[in-house]
Amino acid sequence: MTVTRERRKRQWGERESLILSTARRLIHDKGFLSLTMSDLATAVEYSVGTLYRHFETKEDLLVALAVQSISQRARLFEAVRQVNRPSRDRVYGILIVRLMLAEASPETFDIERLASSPSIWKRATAERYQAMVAMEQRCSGTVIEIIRDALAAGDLPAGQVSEAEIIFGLWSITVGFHRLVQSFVDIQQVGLADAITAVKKNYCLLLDGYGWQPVGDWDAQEVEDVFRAKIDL
Amino acid sequence: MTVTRERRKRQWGERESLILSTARRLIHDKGFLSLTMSDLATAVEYSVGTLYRHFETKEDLLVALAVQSISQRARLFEAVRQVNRPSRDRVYGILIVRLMLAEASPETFDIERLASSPSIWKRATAERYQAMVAMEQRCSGTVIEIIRDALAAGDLPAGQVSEAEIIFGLWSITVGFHRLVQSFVDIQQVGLADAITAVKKNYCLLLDGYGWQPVGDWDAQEVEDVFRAKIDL
DNA sequence: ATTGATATTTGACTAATATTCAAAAAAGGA
DNA sequence: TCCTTTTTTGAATATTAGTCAAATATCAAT
Repeated sequence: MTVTRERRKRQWGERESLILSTARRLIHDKGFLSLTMSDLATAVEYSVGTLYRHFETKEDLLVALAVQSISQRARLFEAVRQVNRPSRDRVYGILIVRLMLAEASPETFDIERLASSPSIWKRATAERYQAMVAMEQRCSGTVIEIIRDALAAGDLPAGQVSEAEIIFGLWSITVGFHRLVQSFVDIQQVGLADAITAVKKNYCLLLDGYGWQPVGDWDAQEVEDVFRAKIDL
Repeated sequence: MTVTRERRKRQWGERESLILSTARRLIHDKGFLSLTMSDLATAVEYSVGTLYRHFETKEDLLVALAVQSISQRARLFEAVRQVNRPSRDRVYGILIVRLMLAEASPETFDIERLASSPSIWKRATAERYQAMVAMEQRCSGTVIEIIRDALAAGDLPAGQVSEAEIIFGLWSITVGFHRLVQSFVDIQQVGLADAITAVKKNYCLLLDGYGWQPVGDWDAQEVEDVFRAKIDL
């Protein structure tokens, strides 16, 4: 009865995780477009029908994968915010975490890019879409908190640039990086290492532009080392 | 013979334009995913078989649409570069042109975003893919020329930030804008007007960060008005 | 104008794959 | 052991990209 229901629920969750991680692996190997539901069914050793009890459509599955990645990111962003360091170090930590995630799971690029398109949302369930939006907001919310920490600490001059504008600028730089990596590296002249240097430099220039202290003698590399050591994916 | 061949070639081109503009309209109305080749065939009043004589796959058609948009952009970028104005005004003109294009043809967002994915390239013909890369390079090449104009005129300090890094930073801001507009406007809290303000402000902050003169008294709005008047889509 | 050759167009057909749902199997409870 | 309820299954359906043999149109030569 109750015991049974608990076990059932747990097993349901385990199976959902199995499906998601298997899908992630298949996408990593072959790309999202060549993932077929029946291949996935074979890989997890369940029937297609069972997959469709977890996910109403293939797009729904995609959004579920995005929710997983974004919530991992949200968790890490929160960890970054908690680190006992000046606010400028912590916003930079946000970038470092993004770079670490990009290194660790490149297939996330594809998944999130695809999942950020209205034609996908339309075919996903409302709950899952809302979960994704909520997770995104948890991420941007955490960055906003860091901005407020900075304002409170006097690291950031008030009134010059709005919170939303800062969020947009920093986020754009990373989106640009994702797109650059996914589209152009090893196809055009630019290499991955160059792209990483460029993203860091532009990010710092924006921080300087916002007047985010300390502007002058501040060692990006040292801060990066600190966060790489502290944050564990 | 020759006369005939000329006419044939012209008609072939006209039909290709018809197919592309019709596809663009259908995508604008319903999105790329719900564009079917047979709907398109009906709309242009030719058979599916004929469509497939112009475009080997649906992805090839998509890339062809991207080539159209990117080459329009390349043309406008070149026009901006030729305007008789200080270099800083002209890089800013690049942003203004992008905003104008975004206002005029929002469906281009979808098209270019989709077209910038390797899984699409794999299914397009090599020639069309190369045409797309070439057009992108014409765009970035023009911006690089403006950067060199700036270096030559002493508007930009040499050696601080590399050409590639500047290109990346400015381009990221606009990619971020595209993505924001397409995904989140009218779904999340931020409005289109706010997004436009944010993109302009961050773009200018980067220019300032690169040390692009004149940094101090420089009126973005006035420059925008000039380019909006001069440049005709 | 007629003809035969060549080029183009057509749309019914094939293939791939997401999604459904009736039947079968398993689990639960008496 | 048997009946009920829940879950799983995978063959069947639906959609749509892409093909190709047959039909149609074009053209140069007579």
